[in-house]
Amino acid sequence: MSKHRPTIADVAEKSGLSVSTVSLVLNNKTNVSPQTRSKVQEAIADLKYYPRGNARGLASRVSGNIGFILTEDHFSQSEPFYTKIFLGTEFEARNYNYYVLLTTVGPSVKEEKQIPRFLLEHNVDGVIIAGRIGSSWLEEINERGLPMVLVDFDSPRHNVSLVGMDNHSGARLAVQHLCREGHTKIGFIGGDIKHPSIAARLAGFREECKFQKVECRREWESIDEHGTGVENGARAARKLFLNRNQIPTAVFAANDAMAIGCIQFVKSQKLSVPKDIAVVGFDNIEAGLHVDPRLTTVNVQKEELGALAVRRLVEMIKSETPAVTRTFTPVELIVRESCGAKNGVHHVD
Amino acid sequence: MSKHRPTIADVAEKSGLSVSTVSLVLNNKTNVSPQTRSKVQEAIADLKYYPRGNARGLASRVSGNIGFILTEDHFSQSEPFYTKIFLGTEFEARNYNYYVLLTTVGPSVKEEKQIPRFLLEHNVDGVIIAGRIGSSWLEEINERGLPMVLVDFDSPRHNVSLVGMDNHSGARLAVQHLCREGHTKIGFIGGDIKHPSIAARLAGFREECKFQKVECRREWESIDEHGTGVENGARAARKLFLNRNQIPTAVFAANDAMAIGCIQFVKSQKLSVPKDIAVVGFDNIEAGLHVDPRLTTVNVQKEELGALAVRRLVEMIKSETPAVTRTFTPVELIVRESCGAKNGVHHVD
DNA sequence: TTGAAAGCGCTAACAT
DNA sequence: ATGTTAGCGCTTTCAA
Repeated sequence: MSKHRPTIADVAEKSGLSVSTVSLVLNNKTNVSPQTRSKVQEAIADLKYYPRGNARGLASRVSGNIGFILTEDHFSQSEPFYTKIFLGTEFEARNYNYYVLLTTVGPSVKEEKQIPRFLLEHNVDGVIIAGRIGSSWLEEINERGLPMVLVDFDSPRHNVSLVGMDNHSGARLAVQHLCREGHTKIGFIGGDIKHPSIAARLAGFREECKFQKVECRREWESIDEHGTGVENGARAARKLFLNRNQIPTAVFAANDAMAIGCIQFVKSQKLSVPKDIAVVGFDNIEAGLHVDPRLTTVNVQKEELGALAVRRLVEMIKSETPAVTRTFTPVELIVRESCGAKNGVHHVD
Repeated sequence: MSKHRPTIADVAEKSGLSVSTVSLVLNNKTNVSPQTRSKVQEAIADLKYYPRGNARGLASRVSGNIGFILTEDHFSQSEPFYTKIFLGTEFEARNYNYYVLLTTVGPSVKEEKQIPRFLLEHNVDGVIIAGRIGSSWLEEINERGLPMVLVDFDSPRHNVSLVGMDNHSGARLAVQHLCREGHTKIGFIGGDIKHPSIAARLAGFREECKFQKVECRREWESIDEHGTGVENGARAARKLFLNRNQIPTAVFAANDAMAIGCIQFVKSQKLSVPKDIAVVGFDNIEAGLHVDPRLTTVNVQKEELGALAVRRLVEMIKSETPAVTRTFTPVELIVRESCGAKNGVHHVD
C-alpha cells in the first residue's frame, strides 16, 4: 500500500523468512539453503529492493567509499593525466561496489580544516593518493589506520603500497629508439627531479645511454626546474641549446608537457623538429597529437593505473593483515614524427 | 577510556546536556541559547567529535551526496572540459557539506543494470548532468523525484533547470572580431548541430554576420558531422575548402577541438593560418595554447559552471517547491594568433 | 539453517 | 530552551 521504498523487513515478509536470513542472503554468507536463498532473491526482485547504504554502513561500520586524494597542483594541471587515473578508479570501484570520493588537498597538512571531510567523518574505508604529495599527508592517513595506495608516486621511507608504471624501461625504450635513428648526442629534460617517476626515467636514460655507448654529459641533463609543465620544458630547452658550443641532436623529455615546451622553444629558434633536434616524450597525453610534428612518446596506461589501485586497495581493506605491494604497469613506445621516423613508421632493424 | 571514536552521547555527557540539544547545535537550529551552544561546541572540540554521516543519513533520510552524471562519450573525451566542470562542482559542494559521486552512463537507459548505483540505492539527494545526454535519462531521474540540474545542455521539452554559458554572445564576439580583422567571408564549423550549445553558437554566428552585413552562405556552414572532436573539425574543413571555387577566408569553429582540427587541415594543404585562413574557436581549452598558431577563442568558465550547478541544485534540495531556473555564465573573447592579430594584441577601433 | 532481538549513531517528534 | 524517546534500516551476536 505505502508508496515507501521497500526495506529488508518487506523482503522478509514477502519471502516468509526473517530479516536476518534476508541479510545473510544480501551479504552472500554461507549457511543458507539454496531454496531459501532463491526465495529471498525472488522477493528482492519482485519488490525491486535495494539495501540502503546508510543503514548498512551504520550497522556494519564500513562506509562503502574509497577516498581519492589529489594535490591542488595536480588537480589544476591542465593535462588530464591524473584525471584519467581517477576515471579508471571510478570504473573499477563499481565492480567492487564502492563509491569514490574525490578531493584535493594542499601541499601538506596544516590545519584540521584542510583535512578532507571524508577522513574526519570516517567516511572512507581506504584512500588512493595520486601523484607527488607531501609526506605529512601519508602520516596523517597512516595515523588514522586507513589502508592506502599511492599511484605514480613513491615514498620509500613510508613503506606504503604503490601502483606505478615501468619508468625505467620506458626511458630505455625512448633512448634506444633515438639511437637507432642515429643519434649519438642526447639531452635529458627532467624538470623536477624530486618526483620519483622523473628520477626513475633519468636513471633509465643514463643506463640505456651507457648500454648504447652513447655520449652522456651531465650538462645535457636539465633537472633543476621547479615543475614539469610546458614552460619548464621550454626553459630547460633554452638552457640546453643556448650558450653551448656543442649541443645534443636529440632530447628525451621526461614527460610530454615538457617535450611540447621543448618543441616550442626549438621552433622559436627557427630550428626544425626532428631535422635539427629530435624529441621524445613520456606519458602519451593527448596534446602530443596536436603539436607539429606529432610527438613520439612512451605510452602509460592511465586508466589501468587507477583500476589497479582499486584492486590493491580493496585487497587491503578486506584483509586483516594487509600486505604492502608494489605494482607496475608496462609501457610501450609510440613512434610519431617528432623523432625523425618517416610517416610514423618505426625504424626496422 | 575506550579508544572508540566519540559519539553524540559522549558530547552530551561531556557538556552536561542532552543528545537532542547537541543535535540542535550540530544542525545549526535556532532555539538554542548562546551559552548552551558554546558549551556544546567546546565539548565537540575537546573530543574531536565528528558526526557519522551514515547515522545522520539514516535518521534524517538524506544522503549528503550529489550525483554527477556524465555520458561515456563525454567522459572518455580527451579534453578536460567536463572534467573541469566536475572539479568546480566538487569544490563548491564542499561549502555545502556535500560529497559528489561521479559516474558515467551509456547513451540511454536500457537495463536496470546500467542505472547508476547511487540512484538505485537512493544515495544522492540530487543530480547534476553535464553535457548532451539521452532524454530517457532525464525521465528516469524525474520519475525518481530527484532534483536535477543540467550543465551545458538543454532539453526544452523537459522543463528542467540548467546552467550554461552565453553561447550566443560568444559566437557574436568571435564573428565581430573576425570582421574587425577585415574578413568578409566567414565559414562555420559546427560538427554535431544536435547539441544545443552548438546550435546556439550557430544562431549567434548568423546573427552577427547579418549585423555586420557580411556574406553568410549555407554552403560555408558545416554542421553535419557526427561529433565535435578534432577529426570532425578536420573533416569539416576539408569539405569547406575543397571543391569550391569560392572559399571563406576565416572560420569560426563552434569549439576549440574542431578549430584545432581545422588548423591541422589548413596546414596540411600548405596554407597558412592566419594569413590564408583565420580561425577562431570556442571553449578555451588548454590545447589551444599548444597549437601553432595559438588559437583565438571564446573563454568559458568551466569550474564556475560546475559551482553554479551545485548552488542551484542545493537550492532545489532545500526548497519544498523547487523552481526551474536557467543560469548563464558570461563569456569573453581571447585573442591569440590564429585570427591574424599581431602579438596577441586585440585590434583596437 | 533460521529467527529474535539488541544495537549502530543520529534526528525528530513530543514533552517539559 | 532543553530533555526523553522512538525510530531510521540494516548487521550481528546469540538462541533455537
